[in-house]
Amino acid sequence: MKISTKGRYAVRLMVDLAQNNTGANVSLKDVAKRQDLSVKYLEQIITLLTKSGYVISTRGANGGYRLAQKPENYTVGMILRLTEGSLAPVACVESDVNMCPRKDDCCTIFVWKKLYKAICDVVDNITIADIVNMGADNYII
Amino acid sequence: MKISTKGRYAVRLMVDLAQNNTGANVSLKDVAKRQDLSVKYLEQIITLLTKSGYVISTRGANGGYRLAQKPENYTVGMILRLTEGSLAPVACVESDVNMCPRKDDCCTIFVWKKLYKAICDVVDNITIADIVNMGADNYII
DNA sequence: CCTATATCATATAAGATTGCTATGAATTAA
DNA sequence: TTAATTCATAGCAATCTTATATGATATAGG
Repeated sequence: MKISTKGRYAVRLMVDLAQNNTGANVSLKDVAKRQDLSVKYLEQIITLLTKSGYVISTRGANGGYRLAQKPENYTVGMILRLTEGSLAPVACVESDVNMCPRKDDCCTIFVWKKLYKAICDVVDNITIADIVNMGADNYII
Repeated sequence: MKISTKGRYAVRLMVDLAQNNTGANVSLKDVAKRQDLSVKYLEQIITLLTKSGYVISTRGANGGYRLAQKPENYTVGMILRLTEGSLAPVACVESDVNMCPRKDDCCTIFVWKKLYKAICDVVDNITIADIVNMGADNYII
């Protein structure tokens, strides 16, 4: 039940792009320095974000990245699904693709469905803008 | 964000013991047959449950397992924490053991804390008895 | 005492995933 | 032309997952 570094770094990456948006491109080198992460690993992660159109890239000198849309348009859920894959705690609670033969008389599936819903309710209702606006010491749980 | 087979089988195992409690011992062979799982794998899983005192074992012929307490005393959370380890989606949201150096000015930690709380709220409020009482076709999400 | 039936204790292992690092090509501003 | 970037792949050690395998130990019943 862990979120991998890939997913977590992707969120931090998006937040960093939002925080450092001055209209100019933001280079991964700068992000990596600020976030204390490897440029090379971030390159792999941002590839997913650019290919999905969440981030716009510009090559060459003075190149870099920008958010394609406003921070409030990106939920944590969108980013995690992209990087982590499905957020379902077990495969059988989603598409019929991974249809389990025991599904019909499985008495535990409602547990996983409820868990899945709870997870989605959280990540689909927090945006990058929420994170940016949330100061480090005044958050409420 | 997946729950492994170990955790899922552990829950099914506990439910099976609850459902088939006649006062007599329940052998893993029977559980394995009903749940369509390997006896050997179940042995490993139930070891965790017996060592924690959730299940009482009896060796030898006519031996087997019984729940130590009533099904309503076991939550899904208890079982998953035992088999999966911590349910925290990221290490930094729990004990100070895995203290992250960025923790104090980390603006994403509230996301993971909220997610962690949501997960716990679900798994700590469903008991084995709830699962047993929940028919396969009349559950409500 | 013998045997069948259980649990208990370890060891092994293939395959997948994680969390990176490495190499180098392609693009572009200055 | 050069320096700064992104882009595209490959590689790899470590760990985790999901079991299977072997055999020891305990016990009820005959």
